[in-house]
Amino acid sequence: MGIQDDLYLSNNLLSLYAKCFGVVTARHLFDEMPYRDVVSWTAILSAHTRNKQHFEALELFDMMLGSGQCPNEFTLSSALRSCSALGEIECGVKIHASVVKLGLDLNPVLRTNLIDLYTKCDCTVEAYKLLAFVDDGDIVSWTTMISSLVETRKWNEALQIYVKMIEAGVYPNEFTFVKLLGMSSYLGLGYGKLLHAQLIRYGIELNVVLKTAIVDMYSKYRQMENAIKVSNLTPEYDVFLWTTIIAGLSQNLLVREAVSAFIDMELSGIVPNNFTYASLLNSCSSVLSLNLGEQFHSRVIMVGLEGDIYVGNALIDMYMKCSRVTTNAAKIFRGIASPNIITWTSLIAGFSEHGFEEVSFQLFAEMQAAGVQPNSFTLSTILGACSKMNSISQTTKHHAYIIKTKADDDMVVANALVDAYAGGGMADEAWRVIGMMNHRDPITYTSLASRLNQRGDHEMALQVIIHMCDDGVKMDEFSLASFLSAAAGLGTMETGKQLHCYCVKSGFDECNSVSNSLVHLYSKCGSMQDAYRAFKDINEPDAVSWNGFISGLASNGYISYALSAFDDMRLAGVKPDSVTFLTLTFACSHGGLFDLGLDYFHSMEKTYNVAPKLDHYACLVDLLGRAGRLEEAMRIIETMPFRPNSLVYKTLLNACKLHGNVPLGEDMARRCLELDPSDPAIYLLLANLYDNAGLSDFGEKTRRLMRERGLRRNPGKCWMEVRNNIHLFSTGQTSHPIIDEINEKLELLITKLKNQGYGYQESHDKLYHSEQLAVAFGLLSVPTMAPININKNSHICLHCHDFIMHVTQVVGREIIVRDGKRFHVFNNGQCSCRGH
DNA sequence: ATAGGGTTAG
Repeated sequence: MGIQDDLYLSNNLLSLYAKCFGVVTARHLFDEMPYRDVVSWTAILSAHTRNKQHFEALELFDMMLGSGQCPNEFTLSSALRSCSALGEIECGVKIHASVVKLGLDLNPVLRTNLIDLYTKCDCTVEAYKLLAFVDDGDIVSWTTMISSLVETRKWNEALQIYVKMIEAGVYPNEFTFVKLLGMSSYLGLGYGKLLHAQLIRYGIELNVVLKTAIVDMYSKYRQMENAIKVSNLTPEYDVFLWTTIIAGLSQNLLVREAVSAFIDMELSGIVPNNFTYASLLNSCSSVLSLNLGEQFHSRVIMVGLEGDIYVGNALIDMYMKCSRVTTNAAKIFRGIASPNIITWTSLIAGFSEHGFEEVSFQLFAEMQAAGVQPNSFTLSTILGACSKMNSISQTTKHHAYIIKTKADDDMVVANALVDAYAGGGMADEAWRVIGMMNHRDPITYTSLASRLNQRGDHEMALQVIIHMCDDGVKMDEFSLASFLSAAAGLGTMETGKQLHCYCVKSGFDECNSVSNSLVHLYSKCGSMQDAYRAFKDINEPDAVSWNGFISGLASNGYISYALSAFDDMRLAGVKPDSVTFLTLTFACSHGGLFDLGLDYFHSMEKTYNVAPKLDHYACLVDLLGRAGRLEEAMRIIETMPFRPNSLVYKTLLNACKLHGNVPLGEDMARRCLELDPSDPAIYLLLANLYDNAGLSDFGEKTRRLMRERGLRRNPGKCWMEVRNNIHLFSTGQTSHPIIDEINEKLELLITKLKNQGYGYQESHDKLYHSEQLAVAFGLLSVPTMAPININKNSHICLHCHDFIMHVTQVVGREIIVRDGKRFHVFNNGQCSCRGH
């Protein structure tokens, strides 16, 4: 046999090895070949490119040139594809030069490769030159360029090229539309429908790939009926199309339909694959159905996909979200041979969600030790854990890492950082991060405002509005909910009404998050008429809406209305949740309906399958305590399935004070102080207990002890709003005789209101409804202590960019101001306040 | 040897 025959045989063997035994085996053969020609080099090089080993492919290309072998068009094509994948523009340009030198520049395949290379490397102009050089209207080149632009997320440029293509008289085909449709999810439903209409007009036939792209587009816009309609247009179905349909149904929370599509798929003889099972598991976690998730898990085991990375990741997510324990997910994790970044992130997020933040931090370190680098998902998850723990030291530690790796360029990461700092009480640091960010979005400001709300700093939360407006960031339904909640926290009716106007004009009043906040706002301001009106305007009240309304009624003293609202809620078919029962128990406890409250408590698990948490037990203890059933309350504390916290003991201590049980009260105070020795409220409750029992010596002694330990009573504060000014009263200050007098009345009123079950927030000192106070005092001429203004730059009115001053009421789409004038808000958000 | 569809983590 001659050398030529030998080479021919070896080259064929090389291709066979690459195809059947993988690139490594083929490489061994290649390395041992005594003679190599251009076909041998090309075979091994293209095998590396196909296997995405682009770096090795380019190394081989260099070796080939070094050996003096001249490449052909096949070699150059593979090398160019590897350059494009690596973003190796310099190497690519050299290859382009060889293409021209070898006279191959008219080869359509190489031209397509070059267009792809230049487009992906941000050299759109070069790519376009190559494209425009051809005047015979090569649709493949045009489509390649559009495809590369879409893959590099340059949506607008892709659209522009599409328009130029049409102008050049080139007709798009099914390939072009598949890529364009992939982009429609970023351009909006309008564009998606436009593309659908265009492809019909161009007379393009629906193949299964194109059908899948259209189905996916409609699914992303929650148009599952259209998606199904399109998929039924032709009988051709494959595993891609079925998976797209199932994923669409899952993402739209149509779990029943997703499962039934899965059954149809199997009946039609198409075998589900790892992607299909990942989608199905995802729908189990989105509706928190452990039962369904376990069924799919067993199917996954049966078909041998348990170790698959996509399925495994989806299983971890499902078990973390649906199961009460972390063990199932941890077991799946151990079964995954090489966990990727998504695997680790799901695991870390799960542990954090289950309250094991420390474990999250450990796993974060383990992940890096295993050689997996965190991405923006991981970092925002880990910052979420910092934020949950309110741990400044952990936040700072991870912030340092983020700065080092320049990960704070990602807005999601920076937003998580803002959230973690604000959650840990470091508002200054949060503002500093905000100042360093290139761009900010509504989430940046919303998380800051809601964290400030959580910490009780509602004034600063409202100030966020001004910064947000100055920054040109529009308020959305979530930020509005936070700002309304700040206004509610302050009980400032006027600011709340301004925000209500903005909600109506921006159309966000249709969102449940906003309307729920409005109900909360008006309840907190003591105006149940307004709260009721806001509640009635909600199209489909969810459990949160009902909870807010019921809680508003209860905390304003309308106990029986609250309980009948609960009946309405059940009749409306809305399932009560854990907050509902907290509210009901609270209502009964404060309304003196002790037996009824016990009934609700017992029914929650039995009838409604809602497990009581520690807060529910605290409420139960309060209820029994107020009823004077102190022993029973004590037994609950001892037998409940949670370790009692200081609040539970304090609740019973308060009951002991009401019923004059000194020994039990002393016991409770002792247990409280073990858990929370720096809480002045414990001393004061105990002192009052002594006073009420006629043991004022002990009362004095307790107060003295408190002072000796460096503790002061938290000053009671309340606000009232008079003519757009906020007046602040504090029980701790004695700067002015009028204030002293008011404070005296305030103390009396506080006691009276509290005993009647009126709104009282332990955590935010003392906050009362301004309207009730105004009525009680008959005061409108109080010196202004601390006015809190959202100033006129807050751009509340969309039309005239100014406040509508002195709003008295918002009814539907009508805004009523103090002099009785009404402004109508039109659907486009403009209102009839021209010239205002 | 040139252009196309589905999935999992915040």
